[in-house]
Amino acid sequence: MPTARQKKKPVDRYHHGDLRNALIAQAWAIIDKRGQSALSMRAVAEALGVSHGAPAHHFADKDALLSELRTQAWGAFADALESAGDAPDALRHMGRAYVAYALAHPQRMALIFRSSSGEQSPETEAQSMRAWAALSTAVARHIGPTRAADQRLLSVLSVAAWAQAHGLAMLWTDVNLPPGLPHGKSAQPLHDAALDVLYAGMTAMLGPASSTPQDPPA
Amino acid sequence: MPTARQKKKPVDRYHHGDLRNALIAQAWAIIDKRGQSALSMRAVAEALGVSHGAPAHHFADKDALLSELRTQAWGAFADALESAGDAPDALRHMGRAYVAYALAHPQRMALIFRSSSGEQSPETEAQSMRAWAALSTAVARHIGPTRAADQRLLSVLSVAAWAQAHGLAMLWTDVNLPPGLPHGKSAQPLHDAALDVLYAGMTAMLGPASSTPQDPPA
DNA sequence: GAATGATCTATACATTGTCAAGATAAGGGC
DNA sequence: GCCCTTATCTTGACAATGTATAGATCATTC
Repeated sequence: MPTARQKKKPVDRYHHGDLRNALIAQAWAIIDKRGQSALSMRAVAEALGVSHGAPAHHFADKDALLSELRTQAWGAFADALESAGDAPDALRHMGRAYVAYALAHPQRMALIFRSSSGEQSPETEAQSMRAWAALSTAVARHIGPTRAADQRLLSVLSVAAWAQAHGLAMLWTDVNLPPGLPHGKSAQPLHDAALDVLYAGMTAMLGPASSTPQDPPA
Repeated sequence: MPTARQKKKPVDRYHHGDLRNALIAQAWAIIDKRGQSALSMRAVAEALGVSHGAPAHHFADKDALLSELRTQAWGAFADALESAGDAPDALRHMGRAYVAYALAHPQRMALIFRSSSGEQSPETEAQSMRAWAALSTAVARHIGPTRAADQRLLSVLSVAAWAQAHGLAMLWTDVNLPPGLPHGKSAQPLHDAALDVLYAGMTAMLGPASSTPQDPPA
């Protein structure tokens, strides 16, 4: 067995073997540990024991790498929202999932929402649309198919739900906030209550028979 | 009159005269025109016809300049919110003012909320606290002094209002969004309606006698 | 086994932030 | 009025970073 440790240590070889994925993994390691500002092409290459010119063959420039990272972050975020969509009381659950993801992965949230990318790649858009679709679907289920047929109503409520969750999520991760504004982990029950204010608004706006989960197909 | 144009063109002098303010003004010009990523110390200095080392005597480093810009942006933002607080139906007016500021000054909004500053200066915090106080005060007036005495209730509603406005504001300026999510100027009526969902929630949560503007002092 | 293409190294250059040393101007004390 | 101190500005330099180019090395295919 001449090649017993191919997967474990493909170092000391001229060709890395899987440099592209290794670059991505290393980039995540740096971002999660020291933040996006610490991410540099050269640092990633050096950490992998590779020359600083090597990444160019897998990512045309730094933006290309960031775009790939963003796509992955959006994908994981969309996964989290979709999982929450399975639960009963899906909409409320999803709002909490949105905020919880921000708490669990502040660096990825910053990568998604706080970095100026100019233009998103189609791959990134595909993942972000999954997230939006998950929320929109949850809202539609929440208000029932009859009301959900009203596109404008569905849009208004979906935008309201997204904005509320997004605003709260930013309170978790944002450092540039008024000191008096409650944020951080200790404010979690407060934020849950704030989410409920919006849901109360939806219910009030729709009248008593709002949360009918299923209607017979017309 | 030997010095007829002191204010207009203090160039060609070894000492600029008011370099610090000139640096700030030039930095704003660059940010508003080409975005924060185009802002460099050297670009600012060059635009003013000054050597690249000159700014160091007025701002220790780039963060110091950005901190000053952030303070000014927060100040203008707080002004906008405070002005909205004078109107009747102040809370709703303030929510719209929050979003309107983001639309009018996307670059400044990004500077406030999207730049990682590590730590805010006391001057910046003072301005941001003005903004938070304006919103919190508007919520307190909206629900009346009796209910506002409940600190937790006041916090929940204020956080909810801030988050909703902030989330909508980010929809204006953020470029990294799901394509299906309505944003931009054309979505303004939609966003107004989304704000109203939250206010409906407040009203519903507080019961029928919620919007009493003034109570006699107990 | 040789040719071809993919991958990686080494070098170089421009941009940017930052520092240090010296030049210039402004203001105060004699 | 003149000199000394201080603030301000210039010049030059350096390190970090992104990026381009030329050449070396390996893998794959014919």
